[in-house]
Amino acid sequence: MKIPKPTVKRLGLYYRCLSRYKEEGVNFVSSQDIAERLNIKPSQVRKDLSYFGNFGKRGLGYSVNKLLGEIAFIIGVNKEWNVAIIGAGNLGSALANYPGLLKHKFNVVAIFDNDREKVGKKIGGITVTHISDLKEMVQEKNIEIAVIAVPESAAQYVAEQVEDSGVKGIVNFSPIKLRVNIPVEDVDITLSFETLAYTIIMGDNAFILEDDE
Amino acid sequence: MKIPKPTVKRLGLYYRCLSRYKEEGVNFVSSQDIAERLNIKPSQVRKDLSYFGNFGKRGLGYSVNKLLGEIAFIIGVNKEWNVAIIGAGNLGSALANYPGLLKHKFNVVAIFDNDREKVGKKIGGITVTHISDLKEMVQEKNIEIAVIAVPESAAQYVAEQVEDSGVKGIVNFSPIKLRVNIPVEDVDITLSFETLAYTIIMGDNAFILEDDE
DNA sequence: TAGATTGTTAATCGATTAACAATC
DNA sequence: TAGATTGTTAATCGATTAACAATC
Repeated sequence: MKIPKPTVKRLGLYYRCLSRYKEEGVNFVSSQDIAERLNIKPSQVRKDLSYFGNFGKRGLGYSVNKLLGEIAFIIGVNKEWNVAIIGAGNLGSALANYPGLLKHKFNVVAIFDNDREKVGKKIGGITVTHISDLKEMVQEKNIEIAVIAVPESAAQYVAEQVEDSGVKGIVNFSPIKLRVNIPVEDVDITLSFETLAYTIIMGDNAFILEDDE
Repeated sequence: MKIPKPTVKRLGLYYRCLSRYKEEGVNFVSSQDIAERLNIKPSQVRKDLSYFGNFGKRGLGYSVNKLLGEIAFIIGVNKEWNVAIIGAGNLGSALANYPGLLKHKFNVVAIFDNDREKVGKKIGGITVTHISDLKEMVQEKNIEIAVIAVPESAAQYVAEQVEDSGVKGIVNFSPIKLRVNIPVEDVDITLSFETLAYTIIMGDNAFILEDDE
């Protein structure tokens, strides 16, 4: 069965939402409860979950603990991922210390840069390695995910190095479309600002233009 | 006429793509050229542009300069935006120096934090201000966009302060759904990692599960 | 003119939502 | 049992794509 990409994205949101319910000591939640917190429709929650199994009890809702476990299994929360950050600039440094990654299953185990000045320095407890040692380190440290946080001009070249090194996927913070044969997840920060700007300009007419525009 | 949200997102991509063509000295491009670089279909490029006008010449394609101008007008590239960053941690600091914003139309003019230790220090040439002065600074510096780069636990509270201050839109780096009545653009870094992880796990069967799963 | 490429329509594809029988 | 809520179907909505007449 084909799982819609938006469903996969929402699985992560469900997981976080349920974690909060657990913290709050809630044992059972309905699709309505989840939907309200996430600003979506209850039928969407039920449909998303139904791709993977029957996790709820009619009349009762979902056991927070059970559903957490099921989703954890689906999105592979139990697995640990070793991550390399390429680019020891401001963004790369911030990501190396990013609590959202640290407290989850993503362990930053290496930082690379091509600047000999930066090599050997420590960022968030990790020594910066020269990019020429990428492949070696990937094998040695069993790195599966690479983060591209280098300037636009270097991004494609770096991506090819990464692909060649045996890394399995890329989180790409550069604004270009990478041409590689491994999965890439784009985080386009500038584009988010531009989209917001457009939305603000359009005001209440967001995404609506008059015929004569 | 209603403009699909994905179309708005792509407008920013077209703009960048055309900027590169201009740098390369190219004067005319076809929808096919653009589509190839962006890994989308030519008919999508044409359809997206057709929401806003007839910018091309049949048989010839689009004038790079003219189309750049048209898109700049649509997405409001000519307007300058004053941006405040809330949260002077690693991520906030990185964003204050982020080249992708600096070289575009987004000027970071203020950084806020609630930590008295940080207030008064300089980040990327900007002095950190205490969050209690938010409203005052927003008026004074004409700030229209706020970036939320604070811990999850503070995000909703900060968002309400931001809304109250008169800011027009939020770029939200926290992992929660903000409940405010101004436009919000979410940048969910952790979710991008999770989605990538899922895609890697699924391998060639990405987003496909067998019936018996 | 002949070749190329647009702008636009109609068909297809994919995702969301409402509705409701099943059932706890 | 009566009330609540699931799981699933079918309807709707929205976005992408192919196809092609218009035309540079």
